[in-house]
Amino acid sequence: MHEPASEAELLLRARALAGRTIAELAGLHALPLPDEPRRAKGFVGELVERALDVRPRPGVAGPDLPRLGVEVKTIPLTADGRPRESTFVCTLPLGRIERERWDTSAVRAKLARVLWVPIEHGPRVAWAARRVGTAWLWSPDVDEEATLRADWEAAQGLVARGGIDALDARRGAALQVRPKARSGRARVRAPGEDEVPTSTMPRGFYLRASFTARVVRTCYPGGR
DNA sequence: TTGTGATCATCT
DNA sequence: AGATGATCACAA
Repeated sequence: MHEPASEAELLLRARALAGRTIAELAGLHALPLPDEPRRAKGFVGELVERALDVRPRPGVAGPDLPRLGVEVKTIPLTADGRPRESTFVCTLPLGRIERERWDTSAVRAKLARVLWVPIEHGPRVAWAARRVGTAWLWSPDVDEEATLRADWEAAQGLVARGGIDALDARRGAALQVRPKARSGRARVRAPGEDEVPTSTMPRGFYLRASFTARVVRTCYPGGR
């Protein structure tokens, strides 16, 4: 196997996964199922990347497939096609966010092209029996891009002005900022008031479920 | 410790 | 119930 060399190849591989359960995929790749799924939150995402032969690239920022400019994301969907969770995009570069611009941001690079891989999610299906759905490729349309940009620039501006303490998950129509850390005690440096750096918790950019719900409605091959 | 993959658990 | 803030595991 080799990494997908084109969007067509990537999509073909992803769609070949449709209908398989988590347990089946794990078996195909000789991966033991976690005893406690609650403690293996990234397992499904990593399993799908493995199944697509999309390899992790340590130390490299940007999309999972840099050559194609495509990011792979699993998304848990209920039977009626609603996302169960928000979607993590990337960490806030708090140490250098003052110098960031939307056009060259990691958020924009990652969301420019996304392969969404739906994962069945409901109270009646056991974790290991969840099935992969039909994947699709997406790019933000003009309105979505404008919304993402406005949210990103608002967050960037606030942090750059030393307002990290005022930045919570209630801001942002589509893109929000939430804690992203090993524990509540984790700390990183961020711009503070009067040029004095402050210490705060690490944050990440997330896509609100209301936003991805719209993406699903307009793009999911299964309709809905 | 930071970045990758996310979901958990509590609050409103 | 949906949203917010907190947390889990792993690699380098």
